[in-house]
Amino acid sequence: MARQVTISEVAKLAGVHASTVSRALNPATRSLVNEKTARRVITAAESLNYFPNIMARGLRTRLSMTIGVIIPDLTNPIFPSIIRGIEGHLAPLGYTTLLADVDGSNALEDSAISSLVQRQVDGLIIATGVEQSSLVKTLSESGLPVVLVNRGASETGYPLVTGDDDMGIRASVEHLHSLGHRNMIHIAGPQSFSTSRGRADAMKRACEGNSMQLRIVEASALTVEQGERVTDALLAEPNRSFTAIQASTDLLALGALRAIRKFGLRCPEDISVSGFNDMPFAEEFSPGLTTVRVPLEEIGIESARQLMRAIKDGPGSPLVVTLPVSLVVRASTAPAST
Amino acid sequence: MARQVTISEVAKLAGVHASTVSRALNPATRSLVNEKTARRVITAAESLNYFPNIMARGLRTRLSMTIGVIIPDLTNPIFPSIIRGIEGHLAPLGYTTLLADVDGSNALEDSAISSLVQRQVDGLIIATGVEQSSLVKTLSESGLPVVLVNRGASETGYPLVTGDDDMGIRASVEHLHSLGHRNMIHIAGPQSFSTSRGRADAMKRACEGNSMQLRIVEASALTVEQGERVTDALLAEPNRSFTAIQASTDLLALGALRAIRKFGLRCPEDISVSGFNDMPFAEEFSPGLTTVRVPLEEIGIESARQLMRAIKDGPGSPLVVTLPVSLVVRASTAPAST
DNA sequence: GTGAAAGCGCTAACAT
DNA sequence: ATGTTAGCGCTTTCAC
Repeated sequence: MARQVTISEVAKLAGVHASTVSRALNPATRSLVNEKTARRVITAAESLNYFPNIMARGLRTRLSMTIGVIIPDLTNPIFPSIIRGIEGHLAPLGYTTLLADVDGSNALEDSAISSLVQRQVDGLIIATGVEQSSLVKTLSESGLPVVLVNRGASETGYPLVTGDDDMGIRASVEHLHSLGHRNMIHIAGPQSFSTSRGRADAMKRACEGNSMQLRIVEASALTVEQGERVTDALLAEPNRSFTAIQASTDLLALGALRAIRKFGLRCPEDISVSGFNDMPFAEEFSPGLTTVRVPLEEIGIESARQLMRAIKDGPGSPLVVTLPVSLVVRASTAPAST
Repeated sequence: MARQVTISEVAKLAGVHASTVSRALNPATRSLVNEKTARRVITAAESLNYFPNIMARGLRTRLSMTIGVIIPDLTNPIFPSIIRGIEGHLAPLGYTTLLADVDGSNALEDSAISSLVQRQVDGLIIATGVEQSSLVKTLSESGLPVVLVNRGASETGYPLVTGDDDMGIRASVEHLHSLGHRNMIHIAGPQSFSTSRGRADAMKRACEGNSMQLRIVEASALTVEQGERVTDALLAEPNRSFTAIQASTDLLALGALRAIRKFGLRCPEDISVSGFNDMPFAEEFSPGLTTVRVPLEEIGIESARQLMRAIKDGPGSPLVVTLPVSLVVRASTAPAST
């Protein structure tokens, strides 16, 4: 750590006591000190290139002005947008975010949580869908404000911010229905994720409502590879009867696209494919992916807002904030081949 | 901040003095304390769910075990991979990364740097190509270890980790040459980025060496939109003579692809396009993008490694670490149309 | 091998 | 309006 200019050096230069420097430099207490003195202090601080030591301050104020963000996988393109929303909302408030990418591992998640807690974060935004982590219990006992994003662990008692999966799935299924599709596949994500479960359930309801045939297959991870794998299996079966695929995420849809191409079939002529999330560049794929646009950055912003509220007002009721989504029709869906 | 179990509560429960707890819990000093006592302390700590307060410790040790990472834009898909490399290397060493996304703004970058410095980061990895930020001068005076990634600001005296742009451009140009292309466009990025300049220079050299005609156009930002805009302008000109485009980044190449499509031309039949970086999903685009694969995660790892070295050994010579890259040929390049 | 005491840089009571 | 004092939780001499 670099040699640090301390508050007392500034005090000496300005010819005042350290506490006066502290007051002069803190906007909230600036009014307590004589304006001329304040100006002198500020000049001194600038000339010395003084940066207050936030750790020392935090030790005193019991506020770190830091919040922790835990995500399962930074390379999943939905998370950067969410993070951007969080940072964009928090930075102007003076908060800095400590980011932990836990790479989908439970063990890493535990160590990330404890590392963040040790660093005295003032709150935590968790996007991993923690369900059974033992630390979470500890966490909730500790009273540290937590907001869940995107994936909600059941019964944690924390606020959850998420897109409206039900609405998105319904819009997509209706779109497919209007194109004449009557028999479809849902590629679900791992059922340990609440999002995957929610979307699969929404599929069942939507297909019943539209009297469409539905078959659900489950991918073991939310990756292109797993989407490809399950679609491979589907296409290898004799007598294919489905004409459309609704994937639980764009990544899975992308895998389906790959498999379809590999089998010498065409999308959308032979099979329509629809995704979920509208990840960046979904439009550039081949073909451009019809998908449900989830307001990722908004979700980030809203979760930051919820966290600020929880920090200020203490734990409220564990409300669920659901943001509206919209269908984006592109080239991967077309009338059902008859 | 949550009510915190302190070291003295652990000490009381274990029936020892706080300093003994400190020694017992720190692996480096554990040997100083009686094994049985240590065990008792550890049990007590666990039962109380004790987490050491890293800020308090840092105040004493002058080590925050935190490093700051400044990137220009999280939603640019090359950065998550780099960050992942950094975190992957640092987390096992006990370091946590404080991430600041400065959204391409110089003002934000300054405030991010000062926010990180205030938080006593032990070092900084900067991927924004800081050139004239006044804070950087201050920074280098302060002696805080810094490593530059990807984009090197000229003459900063900091180590730089980057991919081998020259090698990548050469490989791509030679590939295009062997396909019969003799007249090409380089879509350069903003010339304020050293990477953009370096790749443009490499283009000049490579084209001279292969006696290819080259024209360089400059995009005002590294985005799909700007790539599309400059390509639009190119295609609107009468008597197009080029048959291939080498973009400075994949995002720019993607924009070119869009423009080509919009003008009713085909890639690669009419125009070949090659990118740079091999961003995630470059393979899924339409057509799959020929590009230069840059070992992004490796770059992150190496920059973390360099930073650790600088933290341990003090500033070394400001070496430049250049990692090899490779050409990935996909569907966007084909023989020149005659 | 363990305890006592001091102090990291800061802010918040309290005093003046 | 400013100075004094104490203490946040921890580690680190220095004693014993």
